[in-house]
Amino acid sequence: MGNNKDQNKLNVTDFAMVFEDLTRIIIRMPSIEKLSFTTLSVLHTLSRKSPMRLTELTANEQVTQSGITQLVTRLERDGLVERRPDPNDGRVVQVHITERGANVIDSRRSERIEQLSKFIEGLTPEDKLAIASAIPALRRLAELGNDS
Amino acid sequence: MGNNKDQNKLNVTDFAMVFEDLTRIIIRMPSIEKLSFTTLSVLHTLSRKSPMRLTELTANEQVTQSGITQLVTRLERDGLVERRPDPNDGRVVQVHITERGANVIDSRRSERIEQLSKFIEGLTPEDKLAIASAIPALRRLAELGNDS
DNA sequence: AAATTTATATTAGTAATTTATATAAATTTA
DNA sequence: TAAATTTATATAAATTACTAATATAAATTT
Repeated sequence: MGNNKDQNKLNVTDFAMVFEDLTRIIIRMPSIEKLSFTTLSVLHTLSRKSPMRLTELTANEQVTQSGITQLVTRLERDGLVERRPDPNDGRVVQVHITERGANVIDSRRSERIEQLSKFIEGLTPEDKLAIASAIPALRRLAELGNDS
Repeated sequence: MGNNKDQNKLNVTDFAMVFEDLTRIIIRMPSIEKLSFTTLSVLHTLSRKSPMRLTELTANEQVTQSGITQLVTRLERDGLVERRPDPNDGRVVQVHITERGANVIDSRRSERIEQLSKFIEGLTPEDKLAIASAIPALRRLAELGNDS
């Protein structure tokens, strides 16, 4: 159990475990902007796709609709997102990420990439190659996860 | 930028981005137990190393010492951890994860693994092999991150 | 057009978290 | 060794984030 000697088979548990560890390392990286987990999650979602309706955000995040409304209000107050009406449907609110909001995500990402780069420097060329070779497969895995 | 055609080089940005996506997919997985992010993070930390002092936990998590004290109090109330004194130092409190606490983490992990397995089924054998081949390297990367 | 559904907002209550301060044990120093 | 300092945790008060319940207003269905 948890042994990966036979590299012809992908042991999901092994993958999940190493993924967990890496996730935690990245989460623990100290960051300049002090924003809550949910706040960052919403911003991140919007950095990938903007605008989005409140309802869409509610479906994606693990908070109630009321929570999202309030969160977006806070984000708007801080100038990280903007609410705009939908010309085709008077009920909906489109949430747009602002340049400032996108910068928050980008700068955090840069920070993580810089940190990661330092760790990766410590790897052998073979290890680097192994990870590089897995990236397209990981990307497809992410796609499969998104479509589910 | 963000192009990974030359697979002999590991593009950290590409890796970070795909990692981000996978993280979010896993985080969004609906889970049975409704526990906050911080709560789960502390439990997870303890599932890897128990006992730990409050101070150690404070250093690892992104909350204040006061926050950890109160969080541990809640976890203890719910029977997920136990406080025990340190015989060698009357000031310290050792936080032990209970069987029940470990079960919370384990069952969530199983859930994630099951979900991941389904996604992975959708990959080609080549992709599976590529990911499997990268696991030892990812593990060493995690070690480098832990030692930093 | 009346009833229903959909999308968002508001209100009130609760839970989680921070800041500041307190306590108590261990260590250092004069 | 007693006093001062540091270290480890706890408590109190205030703030922030969140949920549940309800309201409002636009769109859709009957």
